[in-house]
Amino acid sequence: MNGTQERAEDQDLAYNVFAKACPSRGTLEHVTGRWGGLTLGALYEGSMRFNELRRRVDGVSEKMLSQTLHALERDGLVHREAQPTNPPRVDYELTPVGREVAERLLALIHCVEGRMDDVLAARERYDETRGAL
Amino acid sequence: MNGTQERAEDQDLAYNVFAKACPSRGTLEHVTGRWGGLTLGALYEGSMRFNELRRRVDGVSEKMLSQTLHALERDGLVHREAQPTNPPRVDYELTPVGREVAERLLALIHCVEGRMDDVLAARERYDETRGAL
DNA sequence: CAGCATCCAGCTTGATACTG
DNA sequence: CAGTATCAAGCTGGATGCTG
Repeated sequence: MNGTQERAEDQDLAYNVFAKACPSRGTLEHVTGRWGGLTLGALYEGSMRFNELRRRVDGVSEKMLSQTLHALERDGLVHREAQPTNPPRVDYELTPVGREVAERLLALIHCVEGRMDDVLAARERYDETRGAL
Repeated sequence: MNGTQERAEDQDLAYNVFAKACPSRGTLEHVTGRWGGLTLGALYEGSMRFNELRRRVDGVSEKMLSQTLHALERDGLVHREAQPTNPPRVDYELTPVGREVAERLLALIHCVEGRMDDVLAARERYDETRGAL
């Protein structure tokens, strides 16, 4: 009924995640990836140091956090502020664009968290009817 | 300044994605995963059949789409309506909860798409200064 | 059309060890 | 503290072939 209608908005946009080759797909994956989302979410609470982030994002390894941070910095979502002191101190914070993205991301996260009771209930029903077959 | 303040909201919520063991983390991954997000986004445009979805979500394989759909159905975000006709016809559509989640997700997607020029510019700057070193 | 089962390459990830 | 380097293991995902 409205497929072609709504699809029209794709034409208006310069970028379209639905297209395999669109660069927005890559960035979306950095943002929504396993650690990208949590990192942005954590940083939304304020500037943080490397090991602070590591503690906040439960389960992330040093390597993955480092990698995630590099990708987000490259995309201009996170700013890295290194002080050449000893011991070194490096602070990470969201850029204005990063903040915008993080806001939407947190809205999504909170939405999911807020619906988990429904989700868990749905899962039980699903597993039940499946187990019965 | 506001770390502990804002962190307080974690206590209020029954679920918290930042905790490694929280089930919301898994659901968030279904939603934001490589194909989950695009599938929900496509379904937001309206009910679709399996192969319709496959064409819409550029690049997804049969296996991955099937897998993704199962996860989303189990989480109660997508409803599967199978008609026992021949040839078989199966329609997928968002549930009310799925629709809510998809809305937030699309807000995020459109935000990223809308900021791609900034992202791409940031990348160039990043690669330049890095390549120079 | 709408899928499931299997095989397998390769990318992702986590441990571990090391550097400045 | 803030990372980088390396390696093995495991999971992801694509190709193929088959079913109802």
